[in-house]
Amino acid sequence: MHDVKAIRDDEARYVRGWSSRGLAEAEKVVGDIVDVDRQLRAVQTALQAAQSRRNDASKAIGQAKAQKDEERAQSLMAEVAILKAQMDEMFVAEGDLGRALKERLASLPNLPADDVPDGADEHGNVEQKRVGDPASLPAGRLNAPKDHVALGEALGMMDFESASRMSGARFVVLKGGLARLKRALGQFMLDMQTIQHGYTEMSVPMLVRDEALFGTGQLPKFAEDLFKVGEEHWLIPTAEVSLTNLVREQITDEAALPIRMTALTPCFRSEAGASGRDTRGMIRQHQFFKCELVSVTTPEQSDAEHERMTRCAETVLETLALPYRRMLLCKGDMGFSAQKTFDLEVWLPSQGVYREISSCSNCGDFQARRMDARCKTAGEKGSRFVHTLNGSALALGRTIVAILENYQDETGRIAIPSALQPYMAGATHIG
RNA sequence: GGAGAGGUGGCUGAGUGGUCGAAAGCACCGCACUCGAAAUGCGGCGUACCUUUACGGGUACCGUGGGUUCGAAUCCCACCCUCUCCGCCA
Repeated sequence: MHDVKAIRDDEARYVRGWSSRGLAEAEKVVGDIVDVDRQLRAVQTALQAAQSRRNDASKAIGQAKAQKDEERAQSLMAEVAILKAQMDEMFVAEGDLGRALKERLASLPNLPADDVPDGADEHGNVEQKRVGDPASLPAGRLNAPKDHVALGEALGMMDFESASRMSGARFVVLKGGLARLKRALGQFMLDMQTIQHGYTEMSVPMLVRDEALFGTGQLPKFAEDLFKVGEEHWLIPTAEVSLTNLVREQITDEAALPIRMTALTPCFRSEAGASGRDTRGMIRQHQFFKCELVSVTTPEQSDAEHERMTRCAETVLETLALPYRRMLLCKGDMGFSAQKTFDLEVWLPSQGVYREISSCSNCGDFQARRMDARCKTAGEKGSRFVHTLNGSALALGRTIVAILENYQDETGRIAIPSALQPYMAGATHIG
């Protein structure tokens, strides 16, 4: 959500920002917003003047009645009756214009930060660094490393058929060692973020209402990506929704910032726009677990926090010795609410490519405005919007994929990364 | 799911149609008193928006959204939330 005053003050900045994100006719969109805003304020001013007169008259009526001056009361009431007709019109106009303005503002994405590179799609993303050497892992010695589906099914621990019989496509059943691996990864990731990185573990609702999803930016534009449950609830597509909304409609003491929270939750996505993509395997599922990080900061802190959060996610990959690279997303490839995003991509030897496994975004005050989340210094006057950040550390399904593929040997046996062995009752291998 | 009670400013809490944005107390800030502090006294102390060069002026907000009325914290309707009891349930 955008501050209409800021748009009014610097139209060019918004035209630039939105067109760089691929919005057609940004100039027209901005001009339209400014125009609606101007009309709205004109109506407001006129309406408020009329209300002021009505309030004065109503007081005078009260006094006249108290003094038994019925004649004067009647003449005042006649005056107000005329005024009311005008006010009704203005009131309707104010409501219409206000809604029109909000609708426009709510459907426009965040502006990219200044240091975000230009680009229309993922080809414009900029690689920032590569960490880890794929050749150093067991799969690095193989000529034709298998993909995770082949590995998992050969182990008898990954069953897409059973899942599809009960739930359809994009679900999986894990069994035995792989089911345990999923659980181990969740524990491992939560422990790392809470014990080493100072995040507070949270257990949060997985069903939320419209307002929460509006706050983080999934609604109103992306309803088709979500699952709706019953009349008024949605399944969360990420714990970002539940964690970030913890500060909605709150004024947080700045001394308490930054707030760092983590939660391990299932995530539910309809993948409506992805039909045909990643249909094989566990890469793109309707349901997957994710260890999510959310930070709430002051405006001054968010840039440094973004780097810190990304490092907290990278540390998970480094501790599992999984090779990855960090990408700075270009303007055209960022999500709706982000002003700057780093993606972490993990090496998948079967495909010989890096695939997204984490996304860490600084949303600035974009989400805070949508959910009215403020902060203030105790004792000082005035509040301002907090900044919110979120990152995956990590998505469990894709981590399983990466471990299977990178830690396979020629027999299809999977070595367990040493950091994970304590969480696997000391086992060194699966299979 | 059924029955009942209730949602007022940072907190407690008065207020059932006419200077109510809202008494009072607590908390907080300033001043006075004091060497200093406590106590006491005096004053201040919500948010958002519109408007104004500025000083200021105005509008809205008493859970949310509608309605009645010249006028609503107060009356009516719907919804949300909290609490108590009953039923059901992991």
